[in-house]
Order: sequence, then structure tokens, then C-alpha cells
Amino acid sequence: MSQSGFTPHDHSGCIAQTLGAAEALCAREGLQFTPLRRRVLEILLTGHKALGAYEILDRLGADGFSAKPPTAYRALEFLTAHGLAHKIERLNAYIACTHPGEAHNPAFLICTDCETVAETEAPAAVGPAAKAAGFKVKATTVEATGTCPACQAARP
Amino acid sequence: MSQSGFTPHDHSGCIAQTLGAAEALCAREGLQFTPLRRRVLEILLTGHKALGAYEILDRLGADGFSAKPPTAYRALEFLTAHGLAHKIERLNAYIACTHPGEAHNPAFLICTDCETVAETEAPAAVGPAAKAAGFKVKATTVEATGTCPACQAARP
DNA sequence: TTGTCCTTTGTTATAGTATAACATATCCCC
DNA sequence: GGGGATATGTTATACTATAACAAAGGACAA
Repeated sequence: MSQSGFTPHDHSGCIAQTLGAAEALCAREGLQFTPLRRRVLEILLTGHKALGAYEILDRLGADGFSAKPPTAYRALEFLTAHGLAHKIERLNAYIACTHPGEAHNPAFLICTDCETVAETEAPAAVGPAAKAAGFKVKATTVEATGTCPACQAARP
Repeated sequence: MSQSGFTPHDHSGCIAQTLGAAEALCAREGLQFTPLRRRVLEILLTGHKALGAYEILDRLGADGFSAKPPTAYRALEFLTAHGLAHKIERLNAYIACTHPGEAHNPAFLICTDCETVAETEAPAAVGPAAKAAGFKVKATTVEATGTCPACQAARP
């Protein structure tokens, strides 16, 4: 599995692998990996960029699906609920998970130049502070904005 | 300074202290702490909860300010730009900073029961992973949802 | 003093994000 | 072939945010 969406790689492999993992996960858990849900995941997988719901919606419309907001949002809810995609809160946008099925605490590195988003593993980001406060953590969002290696090189 | 908005405390002291710090910071940096900006900060300081821009707007209207969106958003932009308030991305809402002026990397603990938000210090949440990826971090968002001590006790 | 620059606030309009509520369809299983 | 569960279609609306331009006021120099 790639550690970073920043480094060049065979992206068609990325796509195939993730779709395969999604199929396997849905089969294992008795979930329906319907054409709509599959198509939304494919759209997200076109690149390591976060897409807004309405951007996804446009592409769905081109494929003959209903181009109304709930269509996209419901598919995204399914994908995020099962760890196949994540919402990037800073961007109000969505991205395919790069290692579905594996338990993880994702952190995202968002390049503000090229808009590429890389998913990495977050260390215990709030664990100690939460413990000290007596706070019981359910989910953690960790997102960093900045500049990816390629864009640092391109704009010195 | 309180480590947590979860523990009971003298909140009027909270308010006075933060407003004082804001005044001092603006005086020091040559910024204009106008009545509008001050009022928005006061509104945010009414409790340790995040408020939406339109919620703030309603209260501004009651005080004779223009109740149009840019009024609130511009004040919030000023406050967040200078570290006097923060945006909670998970909630699309805003909260007063509990220790303005001090350099910090805030992390937020969001109670999904009572909606209280506590600000704590984030450890280097993405440092190692970013370094490994060659990513240059500009800003980091760390937000955890969960249950605060009081709500854990109330709903066992 | 008045004219110009700059910052802040007011105002109008619109863009972008998300969900509620109800209708229809499909499939599985009995 | 009827009943329940799940998924999708459809309509309407709520919520969040910004662009663009107008107007008010202070600071400061000519």
C-alpha cells in the first residue's frame, strides 16, 4: 500500500485494488455494493483529490443516474460509514480511502497548491489531553494543510 | 488558565480575562478591536459552545448591528485570523479561543451530547508522517468528537 | 480646509453545501 | 403473491459562505 498520494505511482492499480477491497469488504459484511455506490467510489478514485458532492453529482448525471443531491449524499454516507471514503472537513469534500478494511485513524495532508490529498496514519492525536480531561473520544479528525513535495519543488 | 471547558468554573472570569487579552493583543499589534468585533467575541464567550455564523448574526441583529451574513463572517474572519477565535470544522461553527495571544496548536474535544467544546493543546499530530512524505505543514486541524465527563456520568 | 487613502461596515445578490420528507422500485424470503 | 427491508428517485427547503459594490469615518499631508 502506498504511504502517500504525493509520489508518482501506477494509479490504475490503485483503483483496481481499492475497488477489489471494497467488493471484498461488502461481501464479507453483507453490504450491497450497488452500481451507484460503486460508481461514486470510482469517481472518487479518479485521482488523489477530494471532490465536492456536487462535482460527484455532475459526473453521476453524465452516467445516467439521478443528478439530485440526495443521490450523491446517500452514496457518500454509505462509503464513509464503512470506511471506503472519508470526508475532508476543511474542504467540505470527499476522498476515497487508500486502505479500506484496515482499522485506521486517518490523518490527511492537503496540498493547497495542487489540491492533492494524501492519507496517512494519525498517531494518538488527542489521547493524552482527552484522558486528562476525562473525555471519551469517539472519532478524531486530523487534517493538515500545506505544500506537497512536488509543489515545493515547483515553486521554490 | 483552565485546561478544559468541561469542568465547572467562574465563567464571568473567563469572559473578562479573554476580552482583556483581546484588547491587549489588538493594542500591541495595532489592530482595531471595534464594537462589532468585540460584540462578536462576547457572543462567542457566552459559553463553551461553538456557534454558527447565523446564530451570531441573530444576536448581532438584536444589538442593532446589520444582520446580514458578511457582518458576522467578517468579524469572525478577523477574530480567527488573529487567534481570538477558532472555527470548528466538524460543526461549521465558531468558538472563542480560551488562551488568546499564546502560540498554540489547538485541538478540540467536542461533546456530542451537550455540545460543549473544550480547547486543548495538540501534540505534533502529523509531524512525523508529514516529514516522511516530504510535506510542509502550514496549519493543522485536530478535532475529536465524543462524550464529556458530565455527560458520561449523566448517561451511563 | 479639503482632498486622498485606507479601513470598516452596510447592502444586495448569489454561490455552495446538506438534509427532510415522501414516493417508487427492487429484492428476498416466506 | 404478499410483506418487510433496503435502495433509489423526487421535491422542496435549510444551512453555510462569499462576491461585488456602496457608504461612512479617521489619518494625514498639501
